[in-house]
Amino acid sequence: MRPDNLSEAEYEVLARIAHRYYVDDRTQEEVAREFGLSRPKVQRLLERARWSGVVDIRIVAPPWLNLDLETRLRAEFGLADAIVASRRADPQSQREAVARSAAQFLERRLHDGAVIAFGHGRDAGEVPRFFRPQRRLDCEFVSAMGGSPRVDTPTNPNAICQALASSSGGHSRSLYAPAYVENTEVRDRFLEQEAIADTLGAAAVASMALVGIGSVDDGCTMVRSGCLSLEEIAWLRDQGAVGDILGSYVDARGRLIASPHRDRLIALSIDDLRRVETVVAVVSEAEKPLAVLGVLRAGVVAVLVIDEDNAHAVLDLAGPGRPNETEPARGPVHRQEEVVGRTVSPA
Amino acid sequence: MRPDNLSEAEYEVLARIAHRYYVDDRTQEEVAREFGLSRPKVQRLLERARWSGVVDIRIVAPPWLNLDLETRLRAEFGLADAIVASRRADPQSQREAVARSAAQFLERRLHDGAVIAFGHGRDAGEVPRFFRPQRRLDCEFVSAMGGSPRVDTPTNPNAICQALASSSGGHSRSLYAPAYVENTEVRDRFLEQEAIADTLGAAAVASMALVGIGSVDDGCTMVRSGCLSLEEIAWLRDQGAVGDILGSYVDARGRLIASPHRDRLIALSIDDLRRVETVVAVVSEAEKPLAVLGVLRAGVVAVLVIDEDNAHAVLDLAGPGRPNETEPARGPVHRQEEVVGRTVSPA
DNA sequence: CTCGCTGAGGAGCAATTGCTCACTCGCCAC
DNA sequence: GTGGCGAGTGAGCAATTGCTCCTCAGCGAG
Repeated sequence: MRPDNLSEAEYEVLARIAHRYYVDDRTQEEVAREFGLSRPKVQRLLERARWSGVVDIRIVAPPWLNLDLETRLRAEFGLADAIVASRRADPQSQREAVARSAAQFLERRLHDGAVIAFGHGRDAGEVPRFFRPQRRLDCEFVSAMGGSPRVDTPTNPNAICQALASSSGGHSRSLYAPAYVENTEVRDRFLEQEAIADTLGAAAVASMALVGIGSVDDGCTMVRSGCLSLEEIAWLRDQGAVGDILGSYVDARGRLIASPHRDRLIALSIDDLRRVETVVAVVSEAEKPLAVLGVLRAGVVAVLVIDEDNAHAVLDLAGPGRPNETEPARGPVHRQEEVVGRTVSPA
Repeated sequence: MRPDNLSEAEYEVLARIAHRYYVDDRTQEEVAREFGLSRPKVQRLLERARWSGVVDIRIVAPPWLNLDLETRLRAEFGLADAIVASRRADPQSQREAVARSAAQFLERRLHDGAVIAFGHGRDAGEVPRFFRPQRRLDCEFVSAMGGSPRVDTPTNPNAICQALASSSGGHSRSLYAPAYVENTEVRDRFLEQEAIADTLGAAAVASMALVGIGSVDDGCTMVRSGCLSLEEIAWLRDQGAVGDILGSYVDARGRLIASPHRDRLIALSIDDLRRVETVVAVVSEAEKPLAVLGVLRAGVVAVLVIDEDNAHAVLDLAGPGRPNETEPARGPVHRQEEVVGRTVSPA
């Protein structure tokens, strides 16, 4: 995209004006006066110069960042933000890298008085280890989902909330209930308990939620933690489920799966979640891009923290069908990688 | 200048913010909200990102332009504008290239009702050939200097004015006098003539003047055209003269040479010229960088149209002594070539 | 412990910029 | 000739941006 569909004279004037504006730091008005043009005209020419590539703005980013990948994720899924952690050799340190990014995100966004709801999962479970706010934060960390039978694992929401509260000086609110109970009746009985209702109520009005994304394979968190049996997860797969968020299962197109499990679940519903301003999903397992795809398409997630490989995988799954649909490019696209990802054509 | 004196964390945040702002076209306010910062803070970080080279803005200019050279000329001599024509093999086509640039400059800047004064010289003399305004221009082209004994050359101001008037639809005003007359008395007699006084008066209130820059060697225009003798030019050289503008000779530091010739000269004085808003100097001879230097230092010229070789030569003459004096760099300098020319150091 | 210094941070304002809208001019069909 | 039609243009306004000045926290000296 350099000396293309512009005539020599056009090219020259674009380059001159762009140089004057960007390199010499004149105002558009000064440039207009110099060239005997109106200011709006200069503005249009500058736009054209950027668009045609005469002006080349590039960010010399640290190699460990994947800013373009992040931009493509945001664009593809209409996310408010996406953070891609750099690739690590083994799964555990990969998970840590993602968790560190998520923790840093929390540090940036939390302020005194904030209420944050938490889900479960190994990815979310790593976050507290890296959460080191500079100053004391008076936040409330609320469990948004029941615990799993294996109560000692640090992947339980309660444990996550407690760890975060203790390292930031805030306080936590636990949910004293299992994620799944025997049946609807029992569920309702639990929900009647003041302590449980209060906690879920607090979670429902949280300004932020940090959750994992679960897959539907036999080794997924729900199964490993004893929440669901192999038969149950197989049944969900048969129904088209590809993944879950806080125990709500969705299919590949992001539609909620109506299943009996929902009525046994003690957690924030997907509709509750929709009312939460910023839902942050943390993802770092190699086997579940489809789960991520489904959940993202459900439109609940505002911020995605993910590892590089999964990011690519999710975009590959989503991309081919509809290259550039969710959010139109808002301006001229400067970086090559972007162009590849969006099928932008001049004119 | 890439991953320098910034810490990893700083580098990352600068890159993220710059990417969000420049590539994704968010506003500073949006970015601030996303990162949990105040808008002024984002503004400072962006400035820092530009300054440190994390943001790299470059103009992909046509190879035949010398935009950086132009910027350096403007900076070194405080010019309103500088136009460098690309290098040509032989002197004649070089002269034509410069003249074309000057003509295009005129086309851009002239408007109905404008009055433009003209000097003499081979460089200025080529301008009319390339002057092809898009529409009819109702301008007045005024001779700002007497003619030379060899009246038929197209380098005479009168000829230049007539040619320009005829190709643009405007009208010209000739100066019916030689550039140099015998002595002061004769000069005064000439100046008393209404036709001559009127023309010079019109030239003095011109909004623009287009002049050449003369050198002081034995083959300079003044000598070739018979205005001055070899002895006279040698005398001027002895006085320290390096060049002239409209017959006013200056030394290498731009100071006017007080000489008897001034009192025999029929032309706009250098002080008259100082009152003209835009004095355009056209230069395209290989042998006179010192002349250009002197005249530019006199501070009369606002716009310089010059060939590449002379531009380099003039900057080389001017540069070593005081690398960066006239105009401080107004912002972060983005392009390498610029940095070379200005000795900018971070911090 | 207090004072003053220095540098970061943020409110508020002025300048710059992006954008909308109404208009003109040239072009083509009728 | 004339009547759209579309591209290009500049006026004017609203949003964004750059900047200045003031405040405040941290820190070293007295």
